Amino acid sequence: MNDRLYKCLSSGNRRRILYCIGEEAKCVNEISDCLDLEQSLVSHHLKELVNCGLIEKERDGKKIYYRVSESEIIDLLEKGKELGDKLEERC
Amino acid sequence: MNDRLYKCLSSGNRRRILYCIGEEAKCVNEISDCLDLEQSLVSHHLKELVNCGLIEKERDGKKIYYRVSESEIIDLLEKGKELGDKLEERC
DNA sequence: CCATCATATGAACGATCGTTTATACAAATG
DNA sequence: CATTTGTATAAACGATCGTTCATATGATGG
Repeated sequence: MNDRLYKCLSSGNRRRILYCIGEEAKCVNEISDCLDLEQSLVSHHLKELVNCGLIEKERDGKKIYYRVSESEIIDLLEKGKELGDKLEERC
Repeated sequence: MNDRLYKCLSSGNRRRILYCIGEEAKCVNEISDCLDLEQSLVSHHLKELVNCGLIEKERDGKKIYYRVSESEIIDLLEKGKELGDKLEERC
C-alpha cells in the first residue's frame, strides 16, 4: 500500500534533498554543498529517490542534474509540514 | 523537520490502523480483528500513533476507544495514495 | 592517452524498526 | 475477593535503514 513512497519520504535527508531540488534542477555536488552532506551519501539517496519515481536525472556533460518529477510531491511535503507542525503544537 | 510524523507514517500497519479508525472510533480488539493483527502489535502501534498526536484515546469501561485526531490526517493519506499510485504507473 | 572532475557503487557498521512472546495491569462481573 | 475481559508493557529477535569509507566508473580537457 504505497510502501515505497512512504519509506522513501521517511528519511529526513531525502526530504531535504527533495526540497533542495524542488524549485530548480541541481547536480550532485550542488546538492551536497547546499545540504552539507557527503557526496556519496547524496548519491545513495538520489538513487532511492529515482527508484521511487520521485525524481528524474538528466546528464549534461560531466554533471548529472536531478529534478523533482511531479509538482504534487512538493505539495505533499507541504501538507505534511503543516500537519506535523499542527500536531507538535499539542505538547 | 517533522521527523516523527513521517517516521510514524512509514509503517504500513500504522497506516492501516489510521484508515481503520478514520471513520469511527474503535477499541483495540476491534482494530486487531479488523486488520488481522495481534493485539499486542496493535497496542504497540497505537502507542506510537498517540505519541505523535495522530490519534486520541478514550476509555469506556473496560474498552479503550481510539480515534484519528485530525481530519487532515486522512486527507494526507489520500494525497499520499494518489501520488504513490501515480508514481507506480511509470514502471 | 592521461589526468581530473563528477558521480556511482560496494562493503561494513551501529542504530533503529516491526514483530513476537510472555507477562503485567486495569476494570468489571459474579 | 476471584475470575474474566480488555489492554499495555518488556524483553528479545531478525530485518532494514542511514551513514561512512574506500574504490570504481564515466565524461571531459589537455
